[in-house]
Amino acid sequence: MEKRDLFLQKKLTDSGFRLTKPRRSILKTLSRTREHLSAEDIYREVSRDYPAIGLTTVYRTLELFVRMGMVQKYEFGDGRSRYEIVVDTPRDDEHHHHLICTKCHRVIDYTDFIEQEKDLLKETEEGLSRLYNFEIRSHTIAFYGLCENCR
Amino acid sequence: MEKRDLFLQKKLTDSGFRLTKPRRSILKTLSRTREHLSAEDIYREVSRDYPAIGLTTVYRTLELFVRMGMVQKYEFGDGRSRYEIVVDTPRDDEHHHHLICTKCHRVIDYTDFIEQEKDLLKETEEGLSRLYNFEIRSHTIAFYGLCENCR
DNA sequence: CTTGCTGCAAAGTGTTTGCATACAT
DNA sequence: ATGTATGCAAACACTTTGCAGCAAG
Repeated sequence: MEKRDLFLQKKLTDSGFRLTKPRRSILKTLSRTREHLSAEDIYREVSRDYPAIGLTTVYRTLELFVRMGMVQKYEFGDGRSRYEIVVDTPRDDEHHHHLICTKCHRVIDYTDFIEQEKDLLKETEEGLSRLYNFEIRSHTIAFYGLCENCR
Repeated sequence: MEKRDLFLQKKLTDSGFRLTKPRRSILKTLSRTREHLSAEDIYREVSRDYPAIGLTTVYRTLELFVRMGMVQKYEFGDGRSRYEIVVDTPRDDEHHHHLICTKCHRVIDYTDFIEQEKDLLKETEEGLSRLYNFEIRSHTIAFYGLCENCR
């Protein structure tokens, strides 16, 4: 976890970006959790060890991280964006998809069935790239429905 | 196409909702296109044959249609919601997924590879339902990347 | 030192709500 | 006639932008 932080910090500085307190803290917050944090969530969390933080900075930092490929931005349908750190090790065995409750907007990560999905997705990806002359960078699979509390 | 409209109109009245000019017109607009329309798009389109329409009504109508399962709402990541009519015939051979350009936000429907996906998805769906006690209603698969114009 | 980064305030954008009027049934 | 549906204006929630000061390198 700390190792990943250092790796990502280096990625930043290597690209000529400055390593500031807000950036470090936002990275740490994202790194520490498996949840799908909104900008507001992150703002609140970072505020604890760095009260001077501004929401604007959170947005700008997240935008930077997304551009750097360090963070993935999601829209789950409740009007605010969610952010998750990208686990981008050689063997990406933490790749996952989402299960979203349309009522309470809870989001569950699942990694089950990923193996079976992998081959199919790879094939599909290649096919689509060729067919539509598209450069595919990422994909999402999401199942929508009612979670156990809401059904 | 017209047949589908009548079917959906009946679905509305059967549920006790009134068949009004805005609703008919919005339905027609959604039905006529294969595109992913935003509320604004629909508003503009409907304005042509019904200039008195208000954006509010468009939103409220879409919300109703979504609740009725007649329309599917998507978030593709450009900040505005998109709406597509649900083709909900017994054999849902028009089911499709999306290819989204992260730069120009173009969205391409694809139906290729759907057959292969179908079995896997069905299995996954069943597995997830059981595992997480989730009642799955729908799913989306989206590939993100750069379209031929933007790459 | 220099220039990128930050925080504040203000503006922007898409969507929702309150309310009086209009209209489908 | 009755109550749902509409349209307007205003409110909202999230995100972005402009700008002067701050601090990382």
